[in-house]
Amino acid sequence: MSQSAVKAPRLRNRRGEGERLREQLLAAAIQIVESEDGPLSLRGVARRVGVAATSVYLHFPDLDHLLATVMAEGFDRLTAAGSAAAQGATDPADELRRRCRAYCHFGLDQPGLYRVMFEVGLPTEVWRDPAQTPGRRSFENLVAAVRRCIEAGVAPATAEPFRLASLIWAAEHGLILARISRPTFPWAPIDELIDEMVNRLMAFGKSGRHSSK
Amino acid sequence: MSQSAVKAPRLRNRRGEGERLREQLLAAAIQIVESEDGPLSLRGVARRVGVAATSVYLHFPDLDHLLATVMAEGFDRLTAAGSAAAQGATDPADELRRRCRAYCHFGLDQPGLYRVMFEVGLPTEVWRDPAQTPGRRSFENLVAAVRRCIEAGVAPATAEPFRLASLIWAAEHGLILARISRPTFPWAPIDELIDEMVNRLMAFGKSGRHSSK
DNA sequence: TGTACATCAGTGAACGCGCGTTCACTGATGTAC
DNA sequence: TGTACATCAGTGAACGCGCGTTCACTGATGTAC
Repeated sequence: MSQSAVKAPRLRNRRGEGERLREQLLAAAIQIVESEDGPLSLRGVARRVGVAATSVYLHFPDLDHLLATVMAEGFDRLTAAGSAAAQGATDPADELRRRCRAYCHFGLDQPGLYRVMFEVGLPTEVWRDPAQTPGRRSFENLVAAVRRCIEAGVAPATAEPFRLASLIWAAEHGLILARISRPTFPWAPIDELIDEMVNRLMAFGKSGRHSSK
Repeated sequence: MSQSAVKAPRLRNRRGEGERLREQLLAAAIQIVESEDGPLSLRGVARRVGVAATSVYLHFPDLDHLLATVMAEGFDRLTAAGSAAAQGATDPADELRRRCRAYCHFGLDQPGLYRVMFEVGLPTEVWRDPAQTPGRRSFENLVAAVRRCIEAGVAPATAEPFRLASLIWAAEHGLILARISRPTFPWAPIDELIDEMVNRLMAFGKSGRHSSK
């Protein structure tokens, strides 16, 4: 198990399968970002895959585009996680809480990726579809979930879904990032905290749903 | 006004006043961090002050200690901003909202500094007083403000101040960072959003205090 | 069936840059005698 | 009052490193004839 053992020197892809390197580069980039030692570098990605640094240029015009691809992949996963969590919901309030828990767990389980998705300033032109800003789809799902709560009468009808969703999103975002950057703070269990936050922001729980003890 | 004009070449401090360079280095570091182009570098700080790179070592053992000093300065300012905002408060709920608005404005007005305060991972040993983790004082002020609301009967007595303060802090943090990282999102005016968030989390506003239109 | 050739999937050396850090140093200035 | 000396407030050259990016290249493999 010595680190100096012969590293199988990676056989090059067969003709017509050059795109596989792209996937490997993307996967390596996500792993590096997730390991959180230092910023993502083109050479680091190539090193991890076992390929010459210049080979990255075969699939990405520069580092920014690689990063943009990492972010896009992250948002795809985030949206999928939200939809999966909503599956078993019993009512709109339950669905909303499930979505929020899924969102927070996504961020807390993959803090490196989450930080890249939100903290990296990227030139706008790099985004694949300018109309579809990153995470927009995920946010729209949240707005819809909030709206269903209001329409179902679970939450007061005075609130605007979009505005309320903004608050919830910001709160989730803060819960995640605060936990990441202050891991020694005496945080309450995350799921409790999320549920309480959603219940309070939505004015749920007046029905005695969550016990105060 | 040409950039190539003679730069007054900075006269060295007089004997006994060597500590002034320390202040200049700290101020320059904050400016650089605030300008948000690239990460803070020792050479960049020295360049801005107009001093040799090695001169930084006269006052800081390495870059991490300089960064830690920047963070400490940031938290001092943050705490001061909270206290100042609390001055003119008419009641506990008003004070809490004032504190929260001050917190958010601090972050939004100085995003570079705020990010350094929370997003930079720094070895723990660097912290000047290990018992006094960064921002702890500011957070305790928040807990106290929440407690006063509960004791004054403005908020339900069922809530734990510490836990509620955690939620409020996370929410503020999220509002700030979400705005910073998504400046093109159609955010509602920040003060409205903060007040609404605090009112909902604290279960204020049942008195019809904030209009829904 | 044989062979020339185009394409594919990369490689390897080299560049210039900014970085943190080291080391020995310099020149002004206050102080002891 | 004069002078030697210690201290203070820095300087400047040099190091090795990892980085993004360029350029010309290589060797295997499929395909056209």
